[in-house]
Amino acid sequence: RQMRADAAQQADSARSYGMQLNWDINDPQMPQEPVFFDHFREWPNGYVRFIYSSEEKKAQRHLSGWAMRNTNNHNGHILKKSCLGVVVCAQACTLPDGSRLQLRPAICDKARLKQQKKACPNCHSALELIPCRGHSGYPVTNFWRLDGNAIFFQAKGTHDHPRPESKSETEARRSAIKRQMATFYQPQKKRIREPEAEEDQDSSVHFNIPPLDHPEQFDIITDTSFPVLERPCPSFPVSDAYKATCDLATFQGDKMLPFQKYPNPRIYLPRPPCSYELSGPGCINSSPYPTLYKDSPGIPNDTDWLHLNPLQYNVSSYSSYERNFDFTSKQHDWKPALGIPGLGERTDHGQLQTMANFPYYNPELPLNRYLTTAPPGAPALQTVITTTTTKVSYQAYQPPALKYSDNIGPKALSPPATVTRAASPLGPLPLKTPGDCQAIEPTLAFPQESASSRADGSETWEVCVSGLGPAISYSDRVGLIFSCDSEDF
DNA sequence: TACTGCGGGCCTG
DNA sequence: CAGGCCCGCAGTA
Repeated sequence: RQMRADAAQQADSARSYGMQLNWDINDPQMPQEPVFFDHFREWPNGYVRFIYSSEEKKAQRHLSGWAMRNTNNHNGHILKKSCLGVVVCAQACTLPDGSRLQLRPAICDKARLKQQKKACPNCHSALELIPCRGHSGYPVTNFWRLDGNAIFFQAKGTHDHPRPESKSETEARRSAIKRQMATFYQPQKKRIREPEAEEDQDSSVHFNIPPLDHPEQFDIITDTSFPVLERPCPSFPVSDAYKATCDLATFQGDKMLPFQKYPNPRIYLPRPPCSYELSGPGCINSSPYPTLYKDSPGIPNDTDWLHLNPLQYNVSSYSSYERNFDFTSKQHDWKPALGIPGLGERTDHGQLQTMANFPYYNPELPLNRYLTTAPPGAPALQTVITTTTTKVSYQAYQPPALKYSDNIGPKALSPPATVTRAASPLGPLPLKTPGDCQAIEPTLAFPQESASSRADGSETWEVCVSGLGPAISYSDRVGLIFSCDSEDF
């Protein structure tokens, strides 16, 4: 499957019209009258260039799955945006399905600070913002330039962090929640009386599956849809238990997992099924109203926290050992990096460089973050960004962590039923990251491909969880990563 | 309330 | 001077 995905990516990249032409966002003259346009890429990664039609709505809005914030480049003709990274649980707790919390950093500084003061909806520990340092230690930057009938897009840098929840997913989730809130009571009563009758309706409501009214949507679907296929639970039948949970959770605010949240209906149509992952066998939340919110008044209203509701299980018990495989989800984003090189990209920025840098970036992030032990509510962004310039040798720090591969064992063995469930069905595979299918794939592949992958420069990170002693270590295999992001390249 | 784009301004290399 | 970043403002949803 990976092979296929990889091939698909390459093919996709090859089809990138923008990469076939020689241009730079700063060129005085852009290619005139482009004849072809690229389909919109929600998760561009690497040093890529695309040319979208000026009619492309998403391009017009300069949208991106990554949390990009406007950056002033003092050039009114070129819009520059820099990546904010991703917000994760400081304890790197594992969600019931084995995935990690990967929230979308709020774009607004103020909102982001507020966001970071909140606790992990899953384990209540602090949240942490992993800054993006994919561009020579600085955040990946995206440039947009409208020229004639084309919108030129250029990305610089390879994200060295997991994908955050996409904007579309966030919006879909929020809107779904609102809807649920509005209809919760009524539906509940009916459901009790006629559960079956409500099924379809519920599904549509929860997943907010809209009709594909726009062809272009397929592009995205393709991108993110992979995850569905890769996921352990796609095929898992929606159980009544789930629905019930879902409803309840929804009522609370949101029940989607951070990763599985359901995507924008339009965009991720295929994914909805994944939302069930958590609620699957393992997620049978015995208690829809988890203790998560007990001491968090007001949280229910915050859609950002709703993700975990479905999870409603008590994570605390096994959170400790789970730390071992923390960041596994990160891998999902790596693939893009790999795919980048060789895509016909101009060598100006050096794709090879990207590859070479990988080891450096990945490891570094975690280290700085944890070593600095930034306080939960600390201005992570600023702090981190400031630190980004400081090159830390992660190699030097060797916490008592296990290699990722080693961790797999423990994980599969000890985890609570929920966790086990997630991992067991498909065997070693299981850890999927919601954002994208590729996410977990790597994990699986890891053990198997460790030999080869390592050889190709994969790195092993050793991260020390702040204040926890335990370290998180995982080796990120650049090579593995490709399962799902065809869109990126 | 948050997202988004704009642009002034500061700092650093 | 370029690049990165902060900040406030304004329009929008």
